[in-house]
Amino acid sequence: MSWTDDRVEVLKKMWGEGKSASQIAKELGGVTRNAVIGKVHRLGLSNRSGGASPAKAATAAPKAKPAAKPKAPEKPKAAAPAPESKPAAPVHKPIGRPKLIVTAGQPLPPQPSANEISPEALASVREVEKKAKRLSVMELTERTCKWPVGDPATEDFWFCGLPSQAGKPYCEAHVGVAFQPMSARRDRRR
DNA sequence: CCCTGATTCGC
DNA sequence: GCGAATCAGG
Repeated sequence: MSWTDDRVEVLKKMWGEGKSASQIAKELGGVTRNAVIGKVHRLGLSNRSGGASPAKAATAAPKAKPAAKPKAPEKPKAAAPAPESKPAAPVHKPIGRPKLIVTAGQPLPPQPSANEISPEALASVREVEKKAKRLSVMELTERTCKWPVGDPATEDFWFCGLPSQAGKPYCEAHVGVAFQPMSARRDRRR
């Protein structure tokens, strides 16, 4: 496959719409997301701006020193908020309501401070339990939060089931309370 | 270990 | 110019 005029057009369009490189690649077919990204860069529209920014990134970067880490300029500020939305939530229907869940009403974003289980974390967990998908054991997959809720000895037991990022057994909120210690974790060599 | 884009470099 | 391999991050 080659970058014909109309294929480039599709690329430009979709990239402008904020589609991911893999999505574009899938749409076009015959190319990988790497190809798409490569093309995007060669076209000089790596910066997802319709043309506002000159994006004249002085890529005069010498390829002699691998030590150089100029880092991408990153998006400064997009006036157009990404309409991107993943309403993949099929809306669950509570078949059996387990008990009453009292809500404090104060979400309070996690605030790293104490190394103990912070009240914020606890609040966060309870908050999450409200939104939990309440999966049974068999409904759990590799990418669902396996945080148990309730008493296994009763019917009042289910797993969180919210999407876990990857590798981790829990969703973000539960990871937060599951792993308190450890903070140094930098660099990862292959 | 799913995904994202960014960069390099042989072709 | 192309894009796989790699890198760096979420």
